[in-house]
Amino acid sequence: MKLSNLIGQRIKEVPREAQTASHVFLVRGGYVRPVAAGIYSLLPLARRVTAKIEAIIRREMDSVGGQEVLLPVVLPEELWQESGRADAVGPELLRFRDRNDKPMVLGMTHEEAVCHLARTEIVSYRQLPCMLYQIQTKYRDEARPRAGLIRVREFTMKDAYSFHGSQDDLDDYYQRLHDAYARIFRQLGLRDVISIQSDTGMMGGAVSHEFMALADCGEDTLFISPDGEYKANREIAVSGLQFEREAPQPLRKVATPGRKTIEEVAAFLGVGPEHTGKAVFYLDHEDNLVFAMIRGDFEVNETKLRNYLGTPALRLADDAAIRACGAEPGYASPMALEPDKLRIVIDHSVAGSGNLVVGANEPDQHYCNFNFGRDFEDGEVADIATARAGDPCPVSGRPLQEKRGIEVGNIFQLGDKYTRPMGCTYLDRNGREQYLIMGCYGIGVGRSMAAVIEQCHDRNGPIWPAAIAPFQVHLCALNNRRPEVAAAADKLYDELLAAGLEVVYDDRNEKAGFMFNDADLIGAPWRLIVSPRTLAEGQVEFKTRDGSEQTMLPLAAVVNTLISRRD
RNA sequence: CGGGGCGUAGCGCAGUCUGGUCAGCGCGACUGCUUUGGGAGCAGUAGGUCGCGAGUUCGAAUCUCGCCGCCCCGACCA
Repeated sequence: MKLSNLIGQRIKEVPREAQTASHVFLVRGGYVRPVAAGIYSLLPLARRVTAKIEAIIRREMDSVGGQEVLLPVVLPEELWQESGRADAVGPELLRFRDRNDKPMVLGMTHEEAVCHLARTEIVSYRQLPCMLYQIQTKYRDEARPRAGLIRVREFTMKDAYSFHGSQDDLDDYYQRLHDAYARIFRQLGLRDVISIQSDTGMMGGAVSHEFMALADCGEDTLFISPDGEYKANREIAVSGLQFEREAPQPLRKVATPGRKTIEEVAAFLGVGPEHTGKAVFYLDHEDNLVFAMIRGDFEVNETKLRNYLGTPALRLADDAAIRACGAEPGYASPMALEPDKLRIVIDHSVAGSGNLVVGANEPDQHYCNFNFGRDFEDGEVADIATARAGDPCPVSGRPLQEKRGIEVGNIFQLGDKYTRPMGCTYLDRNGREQYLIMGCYGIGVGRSMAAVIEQCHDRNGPIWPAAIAPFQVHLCALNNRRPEVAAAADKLYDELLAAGLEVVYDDRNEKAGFMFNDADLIGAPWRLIVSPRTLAEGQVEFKTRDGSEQTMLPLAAVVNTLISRRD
């Protein structure tokens, strides 16, 4: 490719909307262009990178027996009615009607579509296990796209679906996919990709892992034990903190005028927040009131609470809803609630601690020395606390470290969540009809590309790992108006191409600095520079993008040197 | 969905408060000449319904109202 022909202008100035490294360089380097919020066109450079990522993924999926398919982007909503997700998912599922007024959706994931296929094509245990995968466009109408390709509405995803005759078989296959994922991300050049326990969310199922590329701009917060014994998303991470109950003191009401927040109350009474209890009220998807109580130094983990309650949605209750159950906002207490009007969930931190300051359920009053079990015993005790950095690991007891990560892939054990409602059955060896056991496995292609940039860049642009670089070699002809430079560079370009190397050739009549900055933005691993200066010695300058090497090569030896380094 | 910010040429911005030579600057693009090792110089050219729509006014990029879009934080997120 001659740079004079490449579509995708490099731009010097940082677009105002770009904040993260990958976003900045993808736009500045001419890889992507925004079309609408969270919707991007991929230009040739980006497409070359994603094609390589896809090839790596494809090879690994094939190696574990995957069969590639291509399912539709546009699906009849009735398929989603069958699975029950038409009602379960919110506005992120884009719905519309076709010309015959038939309800349709844009696929945001393809469990329904693959089940539609599987229920007619997989009929016998002899066909199992079976894994189908595709690399295809997804659409999710995200409320807030952000950070370039990190979080988008339209994106390319590899999604795979496996079918099994038993949970044991799924367990085995799940581990094989877990290993395949580790190989894929290693080949992409991502460092620090770790698999962590995660919430299964709307996908359902019992077991899931997320593959996180560690990066400061990542959207997810992870807790990791320093010994690697425990790795979990904050959404589900468990704190190993042990609670101690001191001897209960008599319950005592104290005036706390105007003090509503934990900070205000704790400061007013001269105690630490760990000696207080926090009351949080939620409404679930059916507007049922939920009272969650947690120690003041913790935060309620809404994912945990949602999972515990089995509700798909929670939102904070307004004051009117709180008063409706007899509680006083800001001074709410578990005592004197009306248990038949709401569900009460007590965190272990409250159940395990004694002598807490809690609301007295009337304005400007709190109780000291609240003890769960003595002063109040209704409600369900559960883990609804958000783990904190420094809390002990629940496995090893070492202090948990907090990291940020980009979720580049995930794997789920779905069981029969989809196969049962959608009637995906097969005949087992006894001729009995059984529901297929299912797993699903996703990798975000564009997000992976962005994650690589987040991890591999300098101030001038991406430093692509060779495996996914848009080009292997960036050839610059400095001062190419001189016939000998142009001739030598043209010849070298042809020879490199003939040798099977991927070359971008800067054949423009530009200043050196201009060319070098473009080369940095394109980020090819190797740079070759032909100039009057090098040609005077019969040489070409060779330089690696990461700056680790810079040397002169005899003109005649360039091609063979690069070939031997590539292989 | 809540909070904040922003929409003026492909990109980055000034101009808006205080209505009237304010349709401007830099980069980029195009032509020519010079230059050639980290985003060169000179000369010239093209490019904008000032997000959209109403309204106020003799006059609106500028004031008012409504709408749309985009970005950031939060909520949400298989």
